[in-house]
Amino acid sequence: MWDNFTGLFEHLEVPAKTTLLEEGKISRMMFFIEKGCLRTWVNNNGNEITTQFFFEGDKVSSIESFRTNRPSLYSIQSIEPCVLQTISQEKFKTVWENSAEIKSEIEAHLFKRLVQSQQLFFSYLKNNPQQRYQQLIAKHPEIIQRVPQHYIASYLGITSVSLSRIRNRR
Amino acid sequence: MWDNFTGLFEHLEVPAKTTLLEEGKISRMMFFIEKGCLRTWVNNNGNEITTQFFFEGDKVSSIESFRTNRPSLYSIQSIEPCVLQTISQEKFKTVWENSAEIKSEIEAHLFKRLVQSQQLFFSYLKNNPQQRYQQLIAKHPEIIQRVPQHYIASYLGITSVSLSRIRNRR
DNA sequence: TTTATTTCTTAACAATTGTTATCGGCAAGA
DNA sequence: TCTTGCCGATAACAATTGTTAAGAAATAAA
Repeated sequence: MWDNFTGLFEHLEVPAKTTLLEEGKISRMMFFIEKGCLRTWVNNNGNEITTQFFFEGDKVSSIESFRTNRPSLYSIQSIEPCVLQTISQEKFKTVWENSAEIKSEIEAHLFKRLVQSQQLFFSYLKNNPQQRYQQLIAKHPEIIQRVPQHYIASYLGITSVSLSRIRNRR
Repeated sequence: MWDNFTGLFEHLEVPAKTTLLEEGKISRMMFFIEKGCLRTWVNNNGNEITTQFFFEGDKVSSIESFRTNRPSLYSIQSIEPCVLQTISQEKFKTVWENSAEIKSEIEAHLFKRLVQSQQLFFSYLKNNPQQRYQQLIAKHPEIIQRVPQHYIASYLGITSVSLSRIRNRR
């Protein structure tokens, strides 16, 4: 579906720990991950809290900021060295206006994220950190494998010390 | 904007603690609150966890279920006796198809809920229950005023005992 | 008004998590 | 190679929250 627009993309390679979008700035780029992994995180009094992980095949952007030109609520950063395809806001607009198919794909994507966001939220209300960690192992073992533990801890809403305790509990 | 469609609505009065939609069932109705308040909640091993509160002027439905005909992730229940306007899925479709204005209003509403859901989620990662309670007082004092405390406790992700302690701490 | 139901508070104890600090292992870079 | 920085484990103690239970207070129903 995106095949007609490959010319609009630019190739980008970045090392680990590269900031692709800074919290508070406006998102001008959307990223498609070919190789590597990214995370989004928010600043809490100088404390980094990771909110999401992305891997090969994922599209990543601060969608709210990208769409509305408002400051992003979070930063986007590479965890590993990455190979990305990028598209600018401007060129994306071309795609948006020339493909009803993609437009509705994006709408559906937005809707899906709303539901996911809600389910993630519910899992926070329903489960304690230990249960959330076990669910993460069950549903996304690739995260446990690839991502440094302290990122996972903040993603679970706990400290890395507490996560280490949970892992060695029994 | 909705004025042309008032004929499609039905008047409904319900006492307190009336279930308007049950978790797991498909949402066929959308509600507009004229008077009273509602809550949404999820079941967790027989434990009710409140996820949202709604007041006069709010539109309420399990939007995901209403749109996709999939089982609702949560129940909708009245907290106080309520006066509601209801519209069926079918009649809503008429509105949807005959008003581009409303269609885009709903899209915007969906987008807004995505962002809100995200912010609520971030506040869970960033703050402890005590901080969340204080923010709730600051941002939504009407909830504290009108809603029984144990609903608020589960909304904050804690037990009512713990909320009582937080309130009387100092 | 009296009774029943719901709501909130308090207490005691267990379990979990946060905080701070130290240490060892490992990998990237000089 | 050596150094530096990053990462995870552990310990000790403080603070918070969960659990269970009992009782007071407020509200609704009879």
